[in-house]
Amino acid sequence: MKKILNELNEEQKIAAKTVDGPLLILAGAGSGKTKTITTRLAYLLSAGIDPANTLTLTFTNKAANEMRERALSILGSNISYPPLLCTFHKFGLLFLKFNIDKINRKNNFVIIDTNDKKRIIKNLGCDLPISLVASEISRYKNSLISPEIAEAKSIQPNYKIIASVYKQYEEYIEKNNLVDFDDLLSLTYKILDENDDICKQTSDRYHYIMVDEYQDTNDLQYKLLKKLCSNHQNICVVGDDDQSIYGWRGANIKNILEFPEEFPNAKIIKLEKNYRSTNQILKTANNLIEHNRGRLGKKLESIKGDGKEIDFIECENETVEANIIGNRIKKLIESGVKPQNIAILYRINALSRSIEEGLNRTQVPYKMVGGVKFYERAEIKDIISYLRIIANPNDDFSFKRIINRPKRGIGKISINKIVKAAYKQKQSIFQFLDKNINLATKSISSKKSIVEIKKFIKNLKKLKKELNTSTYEFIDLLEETFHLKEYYQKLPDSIEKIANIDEFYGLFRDFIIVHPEANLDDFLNDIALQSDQDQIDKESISIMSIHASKGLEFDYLFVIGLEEGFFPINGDGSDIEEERRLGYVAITRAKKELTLSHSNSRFYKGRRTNLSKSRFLSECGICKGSLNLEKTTTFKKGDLIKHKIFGMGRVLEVNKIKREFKLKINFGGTKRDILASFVEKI
DNA sequence: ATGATAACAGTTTTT
DNA sequence: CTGTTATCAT
Repeated sequence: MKKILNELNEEQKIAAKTVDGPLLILAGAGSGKTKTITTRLAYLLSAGIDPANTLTLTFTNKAANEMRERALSILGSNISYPPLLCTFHKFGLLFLKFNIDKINRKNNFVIIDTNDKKRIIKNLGCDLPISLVASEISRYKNSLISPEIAEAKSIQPNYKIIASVYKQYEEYIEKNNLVDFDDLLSLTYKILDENDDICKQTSDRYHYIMVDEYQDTNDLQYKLLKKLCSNHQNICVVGDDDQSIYGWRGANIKNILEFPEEFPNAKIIKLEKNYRSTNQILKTANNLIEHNRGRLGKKLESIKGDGKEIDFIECENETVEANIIGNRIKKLIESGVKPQNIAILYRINALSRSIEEGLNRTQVPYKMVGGVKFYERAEIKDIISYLRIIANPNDDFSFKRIINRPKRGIGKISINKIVKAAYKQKQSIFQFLDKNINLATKSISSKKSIVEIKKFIKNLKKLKKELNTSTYEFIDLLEETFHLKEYYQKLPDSIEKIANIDEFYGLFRDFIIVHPEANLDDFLNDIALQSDQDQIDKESISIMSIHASKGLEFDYLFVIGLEEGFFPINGDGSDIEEERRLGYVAITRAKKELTLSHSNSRFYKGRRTNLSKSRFLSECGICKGSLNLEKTTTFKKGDLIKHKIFGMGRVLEVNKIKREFKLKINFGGTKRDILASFVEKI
């Protein structure tokens, strides 16, 4: 048992050995967090705790898989039962599969993703921006606010509308037995809250709970955890308040800041020894984060020595910036540095373009991490919809997606007619088209389309039958029957789409091989919560957003776009302390060398904008006195002004150039750029 | 029903 | 400038 803890330092050891009661492990960046909690899990099990009594929750499948692997490798093969180690959402899914009947719903529900959700909201007919409505509904659900309460609470007319859309949305997804990502948690909470017996039983079952990335939990996840540990208080949370970067998505940094108050007698252990970066890098990170007020306080110290000084590049524009960085990286690679140890980070994805162009010019191979998710691609979702329909023909939601894919001559109007007619008969679309095809033909305009639909229904039934007989060849049969690849062949970007489809077919076959006795439902459930785990390519450097870089590390790191307005972003809905934490996350990804870059101007949203240096540069001690925040101007867009030569005009734009402000002014139709000091307000 | 053009909006996105 | 969506001919 002692052996298990051998590789840990003193603090880590104490953390791993503290088994009972609430425990907060404040794990700074690069402090061996994963090692500590996987060892702790291994220690628990080796101390005789039944693996069935443990629950370890993470945010990503990637983290869950990595931790499982590491914990099991410490233990070797001598465990009786695999410990439950999964994402919050997967836990919700498992719980609902057993318990959703308590709220009178069937457990063959289908999980929808954010795009599905938006499509439903759109079809409900609502003039407000869809993403606003979707995120507000999400907010309500995560605050356990029902549509009725939302309606009652709303004062503004727009919020009345949102509340009513929320109500219709809930009715729709219940009717279609759908479950969105938020429901996986909110319905789980609801059942635990309304059924004391189930709550007690569940809490008893999971007697030792661990939570990774605790700083990213939201209010609902906090409440859920409270329920889960209500019978024992054996909750160990691991996180770093300085790395809380998902506040805009509902994560509540208070959960970690106030853990000691919320869980009385909590033990707190700080892991401040950093095994990743040089002291120069950590000093920079510490300098920056010390400007934040809302934090528990922590100072990282390197075991690696001082290292190289931070490099700062100031560029005229983004093209120069990209060329300089491209050339530097090229030299690094030529000197023997492996491309997978180099990365470029940016605050907003829009900055990737100029960098990509620069890397192409300087012939540096790169891979963009993040971007469009594999399972969110239209072609993949179409095939998943086919599989869902075959698994459950009454899944109207999926049916609507593929009824005209490939094109069968069924447009929006026909679909609406069919849906209404089916609804009248109290049947699913599939049942309606199958059993009442004569009635259905009234909804479809052309003869050709009717023939197509008949064929479609026949084929779906054929495949459903086939499902019971053979599984492995099933995917080939799907392709032979519906010719999906043929359809995508004709569409733009066909090569990429076909490659994706082939990859998906491969994943299906792999799943069948790994789980020979699993059925189609198991596969669909498995992939519903899966996002692709971007592999870091050995042959290429990585470029990605700072958010996408969390948890990763690189020997040579470049952070670009250190400009006010770009990083930090300032304006509506931006939080300067969270921006600073993003800076902290970015800097602490670097192991050996860190380069920060600034561009004096950028081409963005179709126009060139002049930019001043990010305040973060001066805050972390890179670039002293770079900030002129005191220096402001009273001119604003729309002001009437007078110029000695050009006369009266109206301000169109205010731009900051070094220490002056340049105004774009409309003088009776002629636009001119003029320094602010040459005009007077009137 | 479908494909072409106009109008519009553009921070980050673990499930 | 780009990618997405609404609208309008065909």
